[in-house]
Amino acid sequence: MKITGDHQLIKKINKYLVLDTIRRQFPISRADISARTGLNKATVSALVNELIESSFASETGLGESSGGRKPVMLLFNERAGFAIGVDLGVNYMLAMITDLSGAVVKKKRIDIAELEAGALTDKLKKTIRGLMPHVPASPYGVIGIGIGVPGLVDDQGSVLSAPNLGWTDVPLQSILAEEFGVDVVIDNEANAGALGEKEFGAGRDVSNLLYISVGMGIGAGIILNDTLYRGFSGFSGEVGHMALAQDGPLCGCGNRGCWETFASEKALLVNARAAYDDAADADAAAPNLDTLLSLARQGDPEARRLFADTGRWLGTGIANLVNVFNPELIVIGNRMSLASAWIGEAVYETLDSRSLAFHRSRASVAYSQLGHSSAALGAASMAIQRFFSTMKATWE
Amino acid sequence: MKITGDHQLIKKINKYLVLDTIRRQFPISRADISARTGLNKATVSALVNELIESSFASETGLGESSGGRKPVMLLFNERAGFAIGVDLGVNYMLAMITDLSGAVVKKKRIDIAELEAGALTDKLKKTIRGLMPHVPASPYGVIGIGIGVPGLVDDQGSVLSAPNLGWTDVPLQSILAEEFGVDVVIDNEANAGALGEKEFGAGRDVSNLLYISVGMGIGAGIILNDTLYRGFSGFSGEVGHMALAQDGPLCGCGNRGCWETFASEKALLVNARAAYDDAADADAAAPNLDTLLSLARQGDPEARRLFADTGRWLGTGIANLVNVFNPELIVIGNRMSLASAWIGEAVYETLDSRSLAFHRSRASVAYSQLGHSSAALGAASMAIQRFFSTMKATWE
DNA sequence: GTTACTTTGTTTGTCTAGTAAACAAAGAAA
DNA sequence: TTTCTTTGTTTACTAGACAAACAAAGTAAC
Repeated sequence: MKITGDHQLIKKINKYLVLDTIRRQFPISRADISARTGLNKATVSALVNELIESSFASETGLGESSGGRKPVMLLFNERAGFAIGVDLGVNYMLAMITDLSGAVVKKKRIDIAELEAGALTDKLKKTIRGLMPHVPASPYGVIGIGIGVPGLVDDQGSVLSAPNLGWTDVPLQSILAEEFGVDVVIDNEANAGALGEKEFGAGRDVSNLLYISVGMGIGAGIILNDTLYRGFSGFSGEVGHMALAQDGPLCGCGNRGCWETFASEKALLVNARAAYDDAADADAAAPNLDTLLSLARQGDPEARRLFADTGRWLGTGIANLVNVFNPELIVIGNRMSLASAWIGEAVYETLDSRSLAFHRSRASVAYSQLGHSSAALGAASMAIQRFFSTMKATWE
Repeated sequence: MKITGDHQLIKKINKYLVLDTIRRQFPISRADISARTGLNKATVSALVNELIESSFASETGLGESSGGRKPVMLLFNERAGFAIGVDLGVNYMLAMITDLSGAVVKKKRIDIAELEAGALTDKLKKTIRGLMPHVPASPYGVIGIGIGVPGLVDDQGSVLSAPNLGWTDVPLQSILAEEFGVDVVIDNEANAGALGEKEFGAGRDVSNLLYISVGMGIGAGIILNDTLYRGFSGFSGEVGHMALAQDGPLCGCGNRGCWETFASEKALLVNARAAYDDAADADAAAPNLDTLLSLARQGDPEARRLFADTGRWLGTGIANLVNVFNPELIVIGNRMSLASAWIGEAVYETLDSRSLAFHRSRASVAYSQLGHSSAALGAASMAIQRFFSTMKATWE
């Protein structure tokens, strides 16, 4: 059945509008909400009172008068409930408790060795269970759990395929929902990161942005018209397998010339190994991203060159995406954003020379503002979004 | 000011819902509309009567009884107004009058030699003026004009850049709006084509589709969640300048390896010239698409090979787009769709081997169902959409 | 200090547009 | 015939937004 308009719909729209206004603009008075939204003062008063009753908002003291009666200032009650967000990486797991505004209450980072689905989901459960006692008392308690996973996730929250974890068909959503009895949202790690940056990071006030997650692989979270674009079956954003050359290195996907064989952390490490082998370096262990970063920081020309190469390839792929999407902002996230100082110029120059003039002049590039936390924050924010939208649906 | 819910909003939503239901499902009875939309019978009756009064719907005879009183069947009045759609090609101009359902009333195709902006806009005006007398009498008359242009169009309807026409900064929207005094919509030709196929062609009932316009250049119209995605500044879909090789042929945009240097009509003709020169063929004139098509039809192996090559390159680029967008459908349109018989297999095989398994199994490829008319029909449909949405806005 | 003007938030009454239920008209089936 | 269905209209009711009036609480001018 299609959506029809009835009185409840009006009220839902307006109540949500008022809540959203408080959430983004607090402290704010009833009169101000009325002015900003265009709703009648009486309507705003009634709705605000309902929101206070359901503990989403609260009154604080009086504000400054602007020549008349002092306004009663309203606050958004960020601590009416708490979300749990988890970024499931390939060699780590970052789990956090946030309040409804995305402020982190408690954070836990764990290294991962065993990737097998059963063992890892057990560890995930244990980690989440370990956080539970730290959730502060609140009217709504834990309102949901969001998980970002490095792989393809269907709309049922099943992980269909996560090559870097070796997972196939893991029904993570139902596993966790059963365990914890709250709403659970599972999504791709790049989608989570995109949402995190959009809500709390570099992408605030931007409606069309691409979040490029450059880790061992490359994925993208695509936000168009303020909403995550998930594709027909939920698998959009596999930009790492965009072919940039017809006869490049062999990729795990079976093809040659995929972007991630040139510009990912994995590609960087492969090139680094070759470079430092050639140089007959004394380095005993194979270099990893951290050692390369510190080498670059010390001015090592080989490391600098490796990063510049990576930057150029990143720029090349980003130029393609800019031409296709004409986004307002590109955010480079995940581990490679740590190297922004060494790849930045190369990215910018390549993008500048390879994208169309009209597009180039309007798209800007930024690096993750949330560092390691984008995906976990984004996952939490998915849970929060879900909570508010079911909340809105139950209002009458 | 944000959108607030008031009573008018409800009514607009519901009235439009009823109109849309009639438009897509007619002939239909009031009772059936009520059942399908979930609206109360009384509500439907009232809204239907208003629609009849404003001549968008009309009653026809009685329908078949299903065991009770016979229903009064309602029709959508497609001929309440007419739209004009124009596809401005590089060497032709196709203009048509359609009714509100997109049925073509009158069609006119003109060859173009002079591309200079002033001369061509004059010719465009003249063509449209020539169609006017053929618009049937109707309550709303000409409800709008839509134009598809091979270039970048901003949201004011100015053609910022159309390399193949040699245009820069032509304020086409205001020129035509002033001339004809009706709503004028200007958009990219690929966007128009995408909309045409979605409304009337291969893409009906599909929510996420890419229309790849393969002519002298390559562009894409991107429809996501049933709406045209235009990008941050309206320049999305420049897929022709996606780099597929780092050292390919030089492209007009200044780069190397752009998709359109491999898979466009222009690329095909360049390759053909080389091939037939090599073969010391007796062909006096340089081959064009039509001659190549008839050669292929006659079984000429060289022509067949040229088309297969084009098909492979098309498949390569489409695979990239499939990985990025995870669309439900790809429609190949514009001139190259004429060659579907000779490129089809190569496209399919390449796409199959180069896109990710999960995506491949869910995306299908089709060729323009509307032939030459997709862009003109799409342009008309833009005007119709605009008409209904302003209509909706003025309802109270 | 008094008076006049502002601003805030509530109260009251009105209006719009939806729904439910009853009903008349018209037909099908027993 | 009688009974049951189905359609579309009429009637009464209701939710919820809005406008306007008002009380409360301030500021500013004289």
